[in-house]
Amino acid sequence: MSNRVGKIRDVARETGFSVATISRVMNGATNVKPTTRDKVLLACEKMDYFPNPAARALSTNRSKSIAAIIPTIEHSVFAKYIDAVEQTLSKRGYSLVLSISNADATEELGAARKLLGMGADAFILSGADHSTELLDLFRRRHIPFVFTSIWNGKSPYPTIGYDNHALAKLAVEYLISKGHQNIAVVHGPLLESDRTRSRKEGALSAQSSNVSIAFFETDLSVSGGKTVVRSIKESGKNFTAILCFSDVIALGVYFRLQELGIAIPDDVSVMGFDNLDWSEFIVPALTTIYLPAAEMGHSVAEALMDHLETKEAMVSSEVPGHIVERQSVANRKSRSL
Amino acid sequence: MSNRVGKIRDVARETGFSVATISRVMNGATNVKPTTRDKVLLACEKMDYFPNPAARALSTNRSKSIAAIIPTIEHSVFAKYIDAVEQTLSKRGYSLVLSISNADATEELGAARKLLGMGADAFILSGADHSTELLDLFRRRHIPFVFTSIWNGKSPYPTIGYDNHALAKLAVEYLISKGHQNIAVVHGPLLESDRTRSRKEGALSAQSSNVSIAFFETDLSVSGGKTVVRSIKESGKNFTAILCFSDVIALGVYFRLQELGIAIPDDVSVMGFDNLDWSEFIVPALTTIYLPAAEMGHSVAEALMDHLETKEAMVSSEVPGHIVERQSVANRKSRSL
DNA sequence: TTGCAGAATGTAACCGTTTACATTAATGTT
DNA sequence: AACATTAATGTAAACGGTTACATTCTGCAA
Repeated sequence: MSNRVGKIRDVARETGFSVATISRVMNGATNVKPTTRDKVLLACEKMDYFPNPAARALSTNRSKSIAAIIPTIEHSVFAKYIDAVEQTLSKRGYSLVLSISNADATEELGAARKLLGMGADAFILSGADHSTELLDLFRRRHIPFVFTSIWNGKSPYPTIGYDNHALAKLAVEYLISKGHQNIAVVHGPLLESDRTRSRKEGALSAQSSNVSIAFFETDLSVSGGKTVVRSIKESGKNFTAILCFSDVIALGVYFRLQELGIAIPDDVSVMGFDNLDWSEFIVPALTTIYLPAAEMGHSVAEALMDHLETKEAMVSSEVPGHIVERQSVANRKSRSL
Repeated sequence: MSNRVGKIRDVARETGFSVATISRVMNGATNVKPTTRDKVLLACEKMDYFPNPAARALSTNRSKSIAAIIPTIEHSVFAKYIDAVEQTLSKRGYSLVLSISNADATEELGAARKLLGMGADAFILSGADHSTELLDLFRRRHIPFVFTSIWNGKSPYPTIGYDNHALAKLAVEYLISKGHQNIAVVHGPLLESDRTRSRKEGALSAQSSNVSIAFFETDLSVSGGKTVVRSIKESGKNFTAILCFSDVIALGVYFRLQELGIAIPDDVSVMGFDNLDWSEFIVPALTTIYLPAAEMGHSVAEALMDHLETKEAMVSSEVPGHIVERQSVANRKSRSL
């Protein structure tokens, strides 16, 4: 096979030490004489040697790689979160193996099988919708995993995420506190995402006798936001506020309202969800819900690495989000759409 | 070690065949009696067996994983491209190991070392700026790699990407053809990105005696686009068109012009670069350069897998981009800013 | 100087596959 | 029926590390 690159035995021969000593040096064992360590390191440098990862993995039963499966990478929230995961893993020498499920539990299962067959030490899953087969697989093989992007305080599985239900409720309550009693809520495809469903329920739970909430489903995209405005108008209800369960949708709504000459927030208030980078720069600046994507990625990575290294039970945790108040929501007096 | 999960020997014992036969079945060898194959497969299913990836990798000297190092994941173009890479790799059973270099050649080198120590079979690099040490490393260890996101027709290394120079030139020529003779070009940090530098040179190469081009550097973000407008105005030149080397910057420019009551394209034309999802929905729809991020990701992945499997030399290729003409560029008669 | 504890190093079994080569079974030919 | 082919399967040597356990050095106290 690859007989061109130096192996541990070559370094051993070169330095006159045994393979065990070389191995100790490579793994930072403490019981090695400093001069020995230096000689070995020097030889490694010179011979351009480093341990064969497969051999090492076979021996230790560890690959130092962690798999993340996300529904899509084309949404900033996931990108941010994956970015944080990678940077955190990297700092401790772990690698990120990434797979994209397109929000399909079957695809996810396939991806997990592939990643398992690739040697991932642990898994990071998004949301709560997963094939039971997948969970079985993890259980049977004792593969550590965490759920992210959700939090409901009562999952039997390790979970690190934000509470979609509570945050959506918070958003609606905020609008109500601003005097809005007729609210349109725009969300992405319910079928694809348990997080969206959870947000919808959260919004619903904030409803009281004197406020009415109507839901509109659309694509999770700027285009989706743009087109949904028509449905909202055609519904005939006089909404004073539009709550979008994604800043991206809100952006589309902005564009369409701009085309129609409807002013935000004077004519109608708009609220988003995510707090994407640009939401404070859009005109008017978007009031939205901050989702702690980066913190979540960081926590999840640390938690998993800690667990792998200490074998202590994984602890679940909620990563808090909050309202970011800006200029797109008017105080009660907004006229109707 | 992990003595809980079935090994190939267990399957051999269970079925009465030898480990070689089990291995053959697992690898889809053709010279296995169909009934044997079925029995083995059944046993694997029952025992929940699949080959240990590390052992397999050690034996075959292949991990079926490909590493990609990108400068950032928080830019849609990279996200799109990575998405395509992953989906393409997945289809053929390969995994994507992702690392983020933050556009820093040293970080990139570190990441590559880590990924090499993780067993990646091949590497995908972005752009042309890399530490020579990294390239040396690849050469010494005979690691296949490709450069992406660039194309200049004369790289000595395998490259699959688009020609930033030519596309920027195309953009400027387009503006000139629309009658613009005074063009502001806004770009992200030059130091961080050879692609940006290449675009700048491309723009410059389109300059002729009767057109003047001025360059403005800003952050590669909506915020950057928003703030750069001030510099453009303060320059005192009467630009009739603003060419942004990123749609994201163009979005910021839109927002700021909107605040200032400057109409696009009547008062000033704006052109982007990337053709992000929302650029056709923004008002007015953004004229921009289409970058074939997804095609590039697909090509790169296929090329690398083909190379790994056939050992034939990698072939470089240009993935073409083009202008997307929409409503943000006026035909010559635009007034000055 | 001897003895001994602790530090440093060495020996070799093991991790779970793949695969070249050897062997046996099945099929076809004359 | 004997033999030649080809198909199917088995045997055992890699692959390149890690690590439990054994052994050899040290330095220091007695």
